[in-house]
Amino acid sequence: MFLSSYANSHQVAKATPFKEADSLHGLFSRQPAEHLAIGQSLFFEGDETRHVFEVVEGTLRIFRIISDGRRVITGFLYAGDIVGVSLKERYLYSAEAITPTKVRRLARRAFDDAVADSDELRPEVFSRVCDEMAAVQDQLVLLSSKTAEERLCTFLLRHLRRMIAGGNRETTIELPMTRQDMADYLGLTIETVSRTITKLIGKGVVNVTNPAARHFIKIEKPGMLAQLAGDGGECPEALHDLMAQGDRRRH
Amino acid sequence: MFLSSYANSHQVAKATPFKEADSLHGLFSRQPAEHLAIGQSLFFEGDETRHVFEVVEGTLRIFRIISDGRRVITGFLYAGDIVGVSLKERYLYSAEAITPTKVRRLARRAFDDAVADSDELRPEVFSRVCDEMAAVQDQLVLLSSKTAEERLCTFLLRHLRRMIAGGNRETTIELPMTRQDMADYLGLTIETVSRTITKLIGKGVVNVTNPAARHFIKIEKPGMLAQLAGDGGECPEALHDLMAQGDRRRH
DNA sequence: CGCCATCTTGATTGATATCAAATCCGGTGG
DNA sequence: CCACCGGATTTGATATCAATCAAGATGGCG
Repeated sequence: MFLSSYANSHQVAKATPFKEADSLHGLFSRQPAEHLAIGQSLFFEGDETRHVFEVVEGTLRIFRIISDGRRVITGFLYAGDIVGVSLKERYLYSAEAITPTKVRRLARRAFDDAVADSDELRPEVFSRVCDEMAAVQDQLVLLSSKTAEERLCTFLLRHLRRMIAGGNRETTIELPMTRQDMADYLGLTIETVSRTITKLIGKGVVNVTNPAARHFIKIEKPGMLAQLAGDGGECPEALHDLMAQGDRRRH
Repeated sequence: MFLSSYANSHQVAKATPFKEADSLHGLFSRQPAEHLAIGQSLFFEGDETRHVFEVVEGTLRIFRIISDGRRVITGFLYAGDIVGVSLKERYLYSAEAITPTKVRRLARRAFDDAVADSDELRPEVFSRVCDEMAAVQDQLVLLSSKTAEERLCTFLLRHLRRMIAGGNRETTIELPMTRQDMADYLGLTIETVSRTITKLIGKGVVNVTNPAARHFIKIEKPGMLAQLAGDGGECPEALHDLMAQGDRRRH
């Protein structure tokens, strides 16, 4: 599966002078960069997992095509992410570039050996696997119980946080994916995504300043966005109420 | 997170004469068994992850309570499963016994050290983490794109497969969880779960033989169940159509 | 025997999908 | 430079599946 870099990626990204085996980023740094054009595939669902990849630049979508032809996007990959670790013999999804993308690859075997040998790498891999697992959990909660508006707000909020974690003080986020991608990721239709964004603009929560760039969204009211996302920041807040039973509401 | 044992668990379970560190099961085997009554909690979301657990007997639900009070069940734990591995400092969910349950625990630290030291344990942990990731992926697809009937059928089918994988030739599966649990796991309401099961009985796909035991469901037509589950067996079948674009349907 | 939790069934509503048609925008070629 | 084309997006009208609201039915258990 893919591994989100979170805060890590940025620190690591700056620190190229690492000894190769000291970090996952270092491990990939000597590999040649490969370029993917928009729409180009990195690998397909069902392919043998011969390589592990580091995304150097750009964004990819990872998805499965289900029997009726629909597409389910299970995640996006951003610069600093690593993909292909928590998989056995076959990829469980396809990966496709959304923007011009640069990646580095490592043979599966070489990667596994390096990680097995290094006391520095193992915790880093572990940490990323945990982050990835946590992200999938959150997505599971989103899909199983959130409304269209909550899903959109959660999605925007995650982007805003990624931005802030990356040290960027901007409140304009870039959404490199299309509305269709967002729909397939959030378990909605493209029409519902569009309508919901329109509604959020109407509420003054977000704004699309430059009409030429629907892929740039200004977050006008981050606090309200968090409210509408419908959970105390993707985390439990009023927890540990010692199992407040018998109060289970709708759904 | 929790780790499904799949086929592994059964082989391992028989082989108690292993040297302790040879298998995960062996690693736990010297720990005293602890008993949980129905409804009793093993740990709570937000607690520090001080222990890793092996489920020896029984079934647990793992879940999160979201801000509006609803409960999202993110998985179930069965005999042979291990829980608490792919987590950092805090549990991301609570775990609660659905049936009388027996578990063994290991201090987090002891577990990590044992795994770090053993060339036999590491692949086993890796394998289980991969299985878990695959399971969450499948759940994600289920929640993002399946109808109520497809969800129920998928759920029943998984139980049937677990049974078959366990060497049991029966086609009557036990569902130790309540209808509410199933609803919270499948992203439905209890009414929809109930209605959908009634409909499946009407179609002759399944049957509840003993009225006294709604928790035992006989699968009358496994083939049809798989059809209704709405995917070529939780796996892609007509894959690799070289990206049959521009045919994306509803949702 | 009768309470109580669990489950089932029925009637209605509502959010979102579906179907359909504009609108917008970048790119292309005249 | 401007008209046209096609993909992406938005907007509108309607349909539908599952949620909600509301009773019953069932079975375990004291």
